[in-house]
Amino acid sequence: MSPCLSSADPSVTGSGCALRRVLDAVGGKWKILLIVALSQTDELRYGELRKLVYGITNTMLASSLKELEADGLVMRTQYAEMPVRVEYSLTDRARTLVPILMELKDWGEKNL
Amino acid sequence: MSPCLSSADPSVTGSGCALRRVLDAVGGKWKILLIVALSQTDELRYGELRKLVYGITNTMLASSLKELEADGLVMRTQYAEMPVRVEYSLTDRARTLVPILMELKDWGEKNL
DNA sequence: CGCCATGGTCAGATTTTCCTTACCACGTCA
DNA sequence: TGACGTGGTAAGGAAAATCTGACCATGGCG
Repeated sequence: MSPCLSSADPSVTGSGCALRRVLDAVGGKWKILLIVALSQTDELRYGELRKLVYGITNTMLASSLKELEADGLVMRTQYAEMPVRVEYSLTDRARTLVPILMELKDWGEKNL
Repeated sequence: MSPCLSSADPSVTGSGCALRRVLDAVGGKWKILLIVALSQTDELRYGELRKLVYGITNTMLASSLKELEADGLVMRTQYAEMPVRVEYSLTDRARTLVPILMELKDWGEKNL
């Protein structure tokens, strides 16, 4: 919908476009929380994530993880054990986002 | 809904709680874009904002501004002129958020 | 065989968000 | 008088996001 002009465009239409892409990728109720949860260790299992992120449902956990993986922010590794063990971890790209999310969290603690 | 434990709580339930508050305050499709638009000058009129933030509707502009004001992020000033002139500006509190949003934008440009 | 745990999927309902269209109040200018 | 510009509001509905509850495949264990 947005024309997405050059990133040199000073208007919010253009420079906001990168922001709109960010919001598309990590917006919504759960994705940022998932990224922060995953940032606290190397990897987490599906069930651990579900316990850690208070209130998330099965459906949202599965679909959010799938979208984060599609956007190259999360990696899924399945181990051939029984019962199946699946570990989720952040990609390097996502790890560069984490400090910014922490600033956001700090800002929220001080200002909201 | 979230119990919002102490901010020392290492789980996402607790430490994520500040993040959830941030998401409540500036989440959604338009608020971050509005803050960035407002960060580019001292103040902007209603009509200027509508032109600047590509695609926003009257309803969303008015309701987003109202909520941002209620959260202490935006200030509304009405001048006794004819026709009525209303200027919107960021509060100091919101201005401390802007650098973080810029980092988010830069991250999006490099990583999405 | 029947039950357990893990890591999900699916359909349908509900809730939240957002959009569309129309309209309003004010004073001013012609 | 009536049209105009500014800064909105209101009702209704569409669309998107999220939730609910049921269910499934796998193999191991008793």
